[in-house]
Parts: sequence; C-alpha cells; structure tokens
Amino acid sequence: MKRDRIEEIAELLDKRGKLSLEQLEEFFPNVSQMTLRRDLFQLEQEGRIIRVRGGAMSVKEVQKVSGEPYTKKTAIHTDEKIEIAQKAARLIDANTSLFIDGGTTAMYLAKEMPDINVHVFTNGLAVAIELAQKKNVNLTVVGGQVLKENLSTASPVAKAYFDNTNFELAIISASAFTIANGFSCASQIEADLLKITRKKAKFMYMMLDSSKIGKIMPYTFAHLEDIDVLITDDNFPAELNEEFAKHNIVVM
Amino acid sequence: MKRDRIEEIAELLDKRGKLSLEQLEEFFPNVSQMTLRRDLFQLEQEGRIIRVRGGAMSVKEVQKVSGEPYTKKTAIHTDEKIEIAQKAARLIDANTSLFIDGGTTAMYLAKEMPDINVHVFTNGLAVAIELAQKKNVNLTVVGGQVLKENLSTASPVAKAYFDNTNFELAIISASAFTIANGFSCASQIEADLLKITRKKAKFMYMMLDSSKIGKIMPYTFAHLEDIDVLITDDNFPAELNEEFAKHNIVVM
DNA sequence: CAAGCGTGTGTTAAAATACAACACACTACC
DNA sequence: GGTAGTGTGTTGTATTTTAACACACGCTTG
Repeated sequence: MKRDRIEEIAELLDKRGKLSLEQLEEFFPNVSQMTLRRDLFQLEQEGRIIRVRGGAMSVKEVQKVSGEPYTKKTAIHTDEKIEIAQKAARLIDANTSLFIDGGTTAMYLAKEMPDINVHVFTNGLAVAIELAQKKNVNLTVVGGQVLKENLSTASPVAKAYFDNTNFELAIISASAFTIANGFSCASQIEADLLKITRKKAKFMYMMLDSSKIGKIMPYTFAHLEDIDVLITDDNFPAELNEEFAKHNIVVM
Repeated sequence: MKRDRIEEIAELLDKRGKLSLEQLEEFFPNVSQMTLRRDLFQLEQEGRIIRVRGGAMSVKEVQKVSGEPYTKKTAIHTDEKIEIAQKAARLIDANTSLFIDGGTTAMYLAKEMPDINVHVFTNGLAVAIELAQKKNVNLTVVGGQVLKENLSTASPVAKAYFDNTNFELAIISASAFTIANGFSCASQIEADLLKITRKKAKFMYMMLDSSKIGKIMPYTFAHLEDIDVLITDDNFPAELNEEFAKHNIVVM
C-alpha cells in the first residue's frame, strides 16, 4: 500500500542518492506521477529526503556532499557506476567467498548486493559499512593505513591477512585502463594489495566504467590476462571488444 | 564582482538556511534573476548549497533537519557521551600515537577530536570514517571480522598487526563495569583485542558513561589496575571515587 | 443495505520555475 | 583596432509543480 511504496522510495533514494521523477515512474509503473509526487512530499515532511527540481535526493547524500574529499568523487558518473554495480551484483552466488575493493563503484556494488549468505573481504570502509547492513553477509575488513581520498585501507601487512584466507572471486575496479598499460590506480600500496588478491582469487572480475578507458594512473596492478570478466557500461567502445575477446574475457 | 556576490549569497544562505529566488532578487536588485540563478548553480557545483525548486538551501540546514530527530533516536545517552568525548579530546596531544576503540562513545570522540598531527589506530569503522575527514590525522584501521552491532572489527590476526606498532595511549570504552568484574564487553574477540592494546599502550584511558556502571557483560578485558584515567560524566556516583583513588586512577 | 465519510488515487489545466540561445558590454591581451 | 574571454541581460520555450476536481474503494453508522 501507500506506506510500503513510500518506504520503498526511501530505500531507493538511500541507495542511489538521488532519483528523478522519471526514474521513479519507471520503478512504479502502476501509479501515476502525481502519486509519486505526493509520496515525495510526505517524505520531505518527515525530513527524510530533500525534494529538488525534477525529483528528490536523500538527506544522507546531502550530508556526504558536504563531507568533501571522498564523496565528491561519488557524484560523478553515478549512473554508469550503478549500472555496473547492478550487473556485478547479479554475478554473486550464495555460499561463496569474495573480495571487493574499496572504490566508489564497489560501494555501489555493496548497496546493490543481495542479502545472501556470502563471506566478503574488503578494504573499503564505506563498502564495509554498507555491507554491515546486510544480515546474511559475513564481513571482514582488511586493515591498514587509511587512504583518505577513497576511504580504503591498504598496507603491506595485509599480505599476512590473506595468507590464511581464500576466496573464489575478486570483484575490483580500476581508476584507469589502457591496453598498453593495463589496469592502474593512484596508490602503490593499493596496487600491491590488488596484486595479492589476484593471486588468491580463483576468478577476477573487473568493474570499469567507460570514462576510465584511455586514462593512465601511476601504478598498474593487472593486465588483460589477469582478468576473467569485465563489467562495464553501455558506452564501452566496441573497438575494444576484439582485444578483450583475444584474452577470453567476458565483457558484459 | 561575480565572486563577491556569490560569496555573499553563500553567507546569506548560511545564515537563513534557505532563500527563494524572489528573496535573492530583493537582496541584489541590480542584477537579473538569471545571474542569480547562475550563481546558485555555481554554488551547487561547489557542493556548498542545494538548489531546490524556487531557490536554494544551505547544506548545513539540511544537516540540521536530519540531525535532530534521527540521531537522537538512534543513540541513547548521547549527551553524556558527547560530554565524555569532549573531555577525552582535550587529553590528546599532538605528535603522539594512540588507539581508539570502536564503540559509540569513541565515535563521538572522533568527531570532537582536534585536527592535529597524531597517528590513530582504531578498530571502529565509523570512527575511521569520521577521522578520515581530518587532514592531519594519520589513520590505521585494524582489520578483521566486522561486528555488525557496533561496526567494529576484531580478529585474532589483529595481534600480528600490533606486533610492529606502538602507541602511547589507548582510549577505550567499556559496555559495562562493576568493581568486582572490572570492565567488560559483549564480544570475546573484542575483549581479546582490547587486552592486547592494554599491553601495547603506555597509558590507558577509559571512557565510561555512568549508565554502564553496575552492569556486567560476558567478557572482562580490564580491571581497575589496568587503567590510568577514567573519563566519565557528571552522574558518576561519588561513592566509587575512593575505590578508583585506591588504584591511582584519575577520574575526570 | 444505503448513505455518508475519509483516504488514496488519477486527470486536467494553469501557474511557477528553470533552461537554452542569443545578444551585448566590458576587459585584457596581442 | 581586432579578437578572445568573461559576465550579464533578454527573450522565448520547455519542464516541473501545483491546484482543483472527480472517482473509486473501504469503513462506519443509521
């Protein structure tokens, strides 16, 4: 009923940060726009969202915006990242063990992830907090020095952590990619950590939004031959397909 | 100039919380509405305001709106915890290394902490995210299994972490305290972690809000002789003073 | 069971707001 | 003097919001 729908909207808004009325209409095709408007109005009354022209945004999102360094990044290419995260979420099976990195795309993955019985390792603080909401997810954070830019941890000691752990699958993201330089990121210890995960994981899925293609960051942590699946958005340039196919990478 | 006007708008918005375009036009009669729109647009880009239909509101205002009803419900004994956190924050000197635990009181401490050059170790995810905002704080998170109830980590492996690290001071909090049973908490691995910190830290400060006195939790991790300073609130029962004095504990 | 009431919803037209495009003024720099 | 860049104003158009009314449904009450 009404209340259910309103709660659902609130949840959606929590996940996505903001939603346009148009998007909401897609989610709730069997009610009119006017009804959704009224729902938003009510949520605004309750102080849970802020209505902006064309839709609404969650209060939490606003607080983040002011939180500065980390979250500014989350604001860009949001749609692509959510798209990728949703695809990735569908690839996660119950009763497995996996590693998720600490990037912003990974945070959306954490939000989209089903609440199933899995064991997740992550080096992302935001990812961890998000996953801590899920009842059935067993969660371990890799400790270490905190990189403030992206709220992730990394440290040489992490290696010790991984010595006694195993995971089937690593779902990670890169800050940059070119065919020549592979997948790269901005921090050396993060790159080291990701290299280690490559060794421990049976499969490696890479999340890469198309805006990162053609860019280069200082530290390469993986090449094409290291990954099994590439999860990307609709703007992925077709001319790269061949190159990925050559390495038996599933692009989706 | 443009910049001046924009800053002035930002200030106004800070003071009033929100402003309609109409009101803005009154304040700036000699520029067009379009210009004011563009100014608001820019401020929005900078993440300093939120544009809403008909005008804009300051980010701070939004935080207030959500700050009131929500957080007060979430946490209990908030005032006492903030009081304790403020006291504790004053005890932290620059250029030291300290451990902070992952409790809710610790989170308030993280918020109250001055942005000075210290190295902080913590097992609290919320604490870490809070501290990540501070430019001068060097931050390390102890990894491990995440306890969802209080968003803290703990694991046997943490010991390995601490082997190569040192800190002057540990500021921790307990979930319960009695003279007979000492300081206790609800999780065994957390208790283990805190015991280890006791060994590594030169000084141990305990944050304990008075509501926890007289309660007992399953796992004791410290006794009176283990701590150096007790930070508590105004409701601390006077009859305990003597007992603490006996162990040379400074109560504040 | 019909009448009456409240709630939730949909439809429409009108109002309010925002945006895009272009034009102009002013400055700085060559 | 020309030219590029920035800031601004004007206009018309597009979009979004609101208001007002109408309908359907469930519930109570006579």
